[in-house]
Amino acid sequence: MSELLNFKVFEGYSADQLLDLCTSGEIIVSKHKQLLYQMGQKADSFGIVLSGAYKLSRPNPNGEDTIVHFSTPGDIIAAFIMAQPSPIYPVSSYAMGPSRFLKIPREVFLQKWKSQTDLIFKIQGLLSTRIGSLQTQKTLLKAPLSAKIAFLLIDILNKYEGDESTLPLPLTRKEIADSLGASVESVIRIMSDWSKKGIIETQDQQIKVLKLDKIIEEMSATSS
Amino acid sequence: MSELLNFKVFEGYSADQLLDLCTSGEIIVSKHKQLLYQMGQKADSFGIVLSGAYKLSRPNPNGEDTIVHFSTPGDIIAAFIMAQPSPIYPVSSYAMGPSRFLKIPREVFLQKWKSQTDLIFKIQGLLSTRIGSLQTQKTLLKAPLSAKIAFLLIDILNKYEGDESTLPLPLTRKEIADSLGASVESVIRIMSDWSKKGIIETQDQQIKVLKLDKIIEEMSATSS
DNA sequence: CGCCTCTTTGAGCTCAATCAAGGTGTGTGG
DNA sequence: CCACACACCTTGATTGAGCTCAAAGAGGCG
Repeated sequence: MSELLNFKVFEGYSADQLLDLCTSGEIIVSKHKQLLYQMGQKADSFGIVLSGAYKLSRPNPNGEDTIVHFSTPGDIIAAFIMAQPSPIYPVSSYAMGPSRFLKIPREVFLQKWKSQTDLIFKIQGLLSTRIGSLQTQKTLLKAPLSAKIAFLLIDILNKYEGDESTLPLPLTRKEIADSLGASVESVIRIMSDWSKKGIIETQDQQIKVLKLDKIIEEMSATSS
Repeated sequence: MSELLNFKVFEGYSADQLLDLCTSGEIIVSKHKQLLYQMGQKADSFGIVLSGAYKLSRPNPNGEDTIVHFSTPGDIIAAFIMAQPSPIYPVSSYAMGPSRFLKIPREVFLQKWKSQTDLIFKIQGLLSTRIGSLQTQKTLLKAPLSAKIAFLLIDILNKYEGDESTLPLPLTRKEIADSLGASVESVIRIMSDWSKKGIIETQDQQIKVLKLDKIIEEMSATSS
């Protein structure tokens, strides 16, 4: 459980303090595609992604799911709605590959977390990052699809602490499409092209970026 | 100054307490299009929109500005970055029509606001609304442009306390386009159509929604 | 071994972008 | 006070990026 100490949110906390914060905490082990939280349900717990990843999604007008966020280890899910009078999960969360999640009851938040000013601001920092990312995506609305894919890959890579070039989560083309509001086919066409050019490599839904500079170029380039 | 008491964020606060929170506060009167905060600059103050409106924008890869948020009275600008070590404004803010803004130094936030747990969570509530709105916009990515415009108008109307049907801010077609990542011409085509059908009415950049139900229909309708 | 998910490729079509041109109102400097 | 620039709105014609539809191969799993 001391793996928590590594996460930025808990910087400056001792093991004892953490233990107290995680009172009644329970480790949830999820299988690929398993539902963690259902949108619309009463939110009586929140928690932290320990390993693997979860995707947060909401249905669009066609009934398909749009992915609004990828939560990787260290990310806190649903904490910022805990302070509301009777919170409801605003999105659904599904595991991407085998994942683990430390689930903490809402009462613990209200009793122990709420008063930790520093912690609250750390969480607010995460939120702020998320808004930033959503805003950047908005500025890319008029950019070609290739730029959007490029940004998404880099955004996920950046979140990952180490500077590995392999994305830390299994990501299907469909998920990329659902996250960008594009069609699977279009995503495939662009990424196949990149594969041929040796810019990326895919094995078993593990995407590896070989030439980061080329991808960045892709974001601004007008040409093919 | 007691106009602050009406805003939801300050629910439950007495006039005296507010006066203390707003120590060293200064009322900024902005003219149309005037810059309030410049993206990238050191953030040494934050504040509350008193009247009028401000648009928050960021440049897109083409150098044009994309509007990421419309701030109406009661909205708090830049508060959630105040707790960061050396904050930088993440977006630029421009007045939309004559507006007033209560500007408060960062030190006051650190000294007086930060410790007011309730207040912090009220602000987090605003943030959370903003994320929700950005996420909804993301789910509309694949929807036709008319649905996006319809949602934008309704979103702005909803924020407005009273159930007036006139948008509380001067909104040009260009601004709508910049907010949705669309072209001005396309926005005009759709809105002209609505005007002809008597669904909306525009006078001097004041948009009035006459048939709310028709607009909502527009969001789901497949037909014209 | 049939079913399901994921990936791939091709063909055709459509929505909205772009380009072009013109109209109106407002502020501004000569 | 006029003319000129500028911001905003409008309409039409053309074009293209990306969507839809269709068909098929490749694992993986019960």
